[in-house]
Amino acid sequence: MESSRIRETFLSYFEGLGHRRLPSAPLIPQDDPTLMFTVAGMVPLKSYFLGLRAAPAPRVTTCQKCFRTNDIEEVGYTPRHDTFFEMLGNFSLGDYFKDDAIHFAWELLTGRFGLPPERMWPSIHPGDAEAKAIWEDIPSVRKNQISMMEDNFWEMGAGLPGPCGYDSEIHWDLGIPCSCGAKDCTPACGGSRWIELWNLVFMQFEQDGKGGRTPLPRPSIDTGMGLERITCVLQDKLSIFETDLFKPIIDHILASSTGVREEHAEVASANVCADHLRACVFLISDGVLPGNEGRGYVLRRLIRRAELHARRLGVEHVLSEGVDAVLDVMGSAYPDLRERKATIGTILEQEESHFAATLESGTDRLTDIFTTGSGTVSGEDAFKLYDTYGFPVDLTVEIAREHGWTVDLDAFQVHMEEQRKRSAAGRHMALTQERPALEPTTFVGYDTLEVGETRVVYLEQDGHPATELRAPDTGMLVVETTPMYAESGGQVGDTGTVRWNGGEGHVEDTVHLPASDAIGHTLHLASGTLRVGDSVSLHVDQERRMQIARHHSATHLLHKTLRELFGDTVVQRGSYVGPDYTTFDFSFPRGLTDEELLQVESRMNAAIRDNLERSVDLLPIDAARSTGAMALFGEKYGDIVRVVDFGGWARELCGGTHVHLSGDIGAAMIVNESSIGQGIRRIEMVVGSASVGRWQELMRTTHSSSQLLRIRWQELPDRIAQLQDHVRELEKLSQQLERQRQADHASRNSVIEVVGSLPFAHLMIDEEIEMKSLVPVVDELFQTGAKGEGVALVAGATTCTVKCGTRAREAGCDARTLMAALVQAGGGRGGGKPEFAQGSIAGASVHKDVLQAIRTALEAAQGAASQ
RNA sequence: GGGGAUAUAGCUCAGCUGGAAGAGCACCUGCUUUGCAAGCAGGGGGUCGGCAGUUCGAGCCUGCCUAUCUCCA
Repeated sequence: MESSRIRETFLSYFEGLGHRRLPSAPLIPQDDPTLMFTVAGMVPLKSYFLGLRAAPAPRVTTCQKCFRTNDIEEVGYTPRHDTFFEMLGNFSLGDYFKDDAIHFAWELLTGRFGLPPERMWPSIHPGDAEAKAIWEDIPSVRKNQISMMEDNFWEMGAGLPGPCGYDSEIHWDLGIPCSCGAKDCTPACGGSRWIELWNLVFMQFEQDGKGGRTPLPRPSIDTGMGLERITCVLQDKLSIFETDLFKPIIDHILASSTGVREEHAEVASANVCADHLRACVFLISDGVLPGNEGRGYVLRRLIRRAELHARRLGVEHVLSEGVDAVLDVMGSAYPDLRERKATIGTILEQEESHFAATLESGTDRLTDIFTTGSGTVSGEDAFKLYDTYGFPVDLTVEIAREHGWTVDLDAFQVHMEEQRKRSAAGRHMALTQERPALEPTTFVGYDTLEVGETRVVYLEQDGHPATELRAPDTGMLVVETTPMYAESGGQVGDTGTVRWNGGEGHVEDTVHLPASDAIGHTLHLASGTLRVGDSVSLHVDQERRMQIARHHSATHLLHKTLRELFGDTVVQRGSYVGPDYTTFDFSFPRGLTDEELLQVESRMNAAIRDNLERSVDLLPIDAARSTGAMALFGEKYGDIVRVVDFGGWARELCGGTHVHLSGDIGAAMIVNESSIGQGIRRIEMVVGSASVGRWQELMRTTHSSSQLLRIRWQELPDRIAQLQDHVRELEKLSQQLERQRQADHASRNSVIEVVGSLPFAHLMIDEEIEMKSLVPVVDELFQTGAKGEGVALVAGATTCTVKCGTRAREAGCDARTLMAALVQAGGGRGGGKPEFAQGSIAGASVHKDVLQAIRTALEAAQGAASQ
């Protein structure tokens, strides 16, 4: 049976049993900040299980994309480990329980899939008599087929508070000799003979985290069967990599090989590449981008691992060239992949070349190490290459071997271990939420900017629930219905006013509260007291909201314009939309030229003048995509999405607020274009009243500049260039004159005497002179007065320099010791090199003392040297 | 979240124990040439990532930021 049919059979089987089929949620958990990725089928349903949200149906079935890297080292080398997988599941949200769950599963496996009962071995927790009885009642299950396993217990996290319960697994008997060696072995031995096929979780207790458990009022069911594993069983293979989910991808990879470098690694490496390739395609499609922290870093590492394995196979660009192969297998089940194909390919390509650059610079560093000639790359060097420059150890070893060198891998491991310890020391857990479950807030702000009367459902102060807020407190307000837009999709939250009987306050920000559909207002009370249950009215700051809407609509037009001019390589990477300006980040390999920016600006303003009418459609997500709307990354897979359209030209999925006609935007001005990271550019733009302010400012400056120069503003650039030239000439002249003046000064006021056998030239200037100007003077004096061999001293009021010639140094003088004597007499500090020293003195009044001190020091130095 | 590294001219990078900011490429001017990275001479261009501190003096030392790279979790 083909994998696509297996997927469909599962889902329609449970649909037939009254389950609502939900689409797979993205790999990025939408409102669970504790999780990096969707690691299990139930993750998107977690808030339903926890009762934070009303469930869409009591019975649900999904085929959920999942991703985890816990066993990444095993992937490719074992028959069943993978990072990206699809989890088939049926869920009861307080509806049916153990009895149905077990029977549904058994019936599907033995009936629809026609698998022989004698090869499927259930396991249960020893304490779960209920499940034991249910299994024993099924005629096709032999009693000795049921095994007891202590670890058939499920909880959200070890010992964490929350729902928990026993679970029951169904294991497939491969019928091959078990690695444990025993003839009568059971799934409990965990040997290679068994595949964990399906896990049925019975959520029946609530644990408090201190060891206590109470029964849940409405027990639930959460089951999961990996599509890869059931496919493996149904296609009678020993490894998931042999199934139709992986085989075509692996074949494609091997076909593009130019010669396998390491024979024995061939199979495993091809498996790794295929697995990682699938994962990368899905991660990128769900909005993860390669980066150096969090999810982005996981993706980057995945890409690099794949590239390294591809090297062994002699395959280049294994990822960007392999996207099509993944689409052939998965495209029909996940149509959105096809839509993002070009983007996915581009991102993988960029990352591949980025990695190539890393490898190249690492190779250079390694080559430097070889010049030391010790024959062994130390563990420290190997670690530094890896830790700091990202150069894989495997490659260090390989290249070293080619040079006939070895690598101290033991020492390397020691360093790695230290690194792990350091990281573990700095780790701590996220704090827990004490906010109660909140009903979704109704948002009416698309159509109105005021709500005349609504009820306060929740208040919070300093992060704790409160029953009332008193002026001048600031706290969090949640109401039943609000016109205020909560920060989302780059658009900032609204501000506004809240009024009630006996008081009013100002809303400073509006946000979505995590893990709920409630909207929170940051409220600063100006007067009165506000209590839970009070009736209030809310008014959005109108002009501010209008400006935000103008900027948001302008951002859509900009996005469309960029794609029109530069094609699909332009992909939105983020944006900020506020009242004063908007920024739009997008992937693009280079900076835009001034001409291109003007072109973009012109095209945008033309679209604004076309006065395109805005329309909003509420559509199911698939329908929205099929109309060609630009789907951004990371949007929620709700049933219905908003499509914002300007005149049929720029269509985007968007939850933000917009103007009615593009003409409402006013004029758009691109203010700046810059790089914000590898392959990402940012355009900053102002529209509406912000652009008016901007050009008025520009006009004012231009006007006053041209008035200052008494020329027409068009002549400004030429005139400024002319002035710059002029200033430059004058500066040169002035420098020349200054040098001349000082030379004159020096020749008139400098004194040349002979101390011991050395010429000693000095010039004491009463003015304040900065060190920089002193230096050329002392140079000059040294050459002329001290004949380039004696000692020269030049001092300003607080600065001084001493220069010591070769003959002087041979005679025992050192600019540093002279300076030391000088500063001691002159009340300052200083130092330098033997031939040249600089320092400070207290003022012109100490010049006499300083001179005397130097003479003494000069004599002493010569005396000491001659003895 | 915790480490390591980097940030100097438009680009690629030097810069020693703290003591007058450099090279190559690119650019401009002139000359010489006009066959594949042309040559010669001259020239312009720098808040040494930002902010504090230590010091007579900081590109260099210390602390805190920011950005990028990288490893661990």
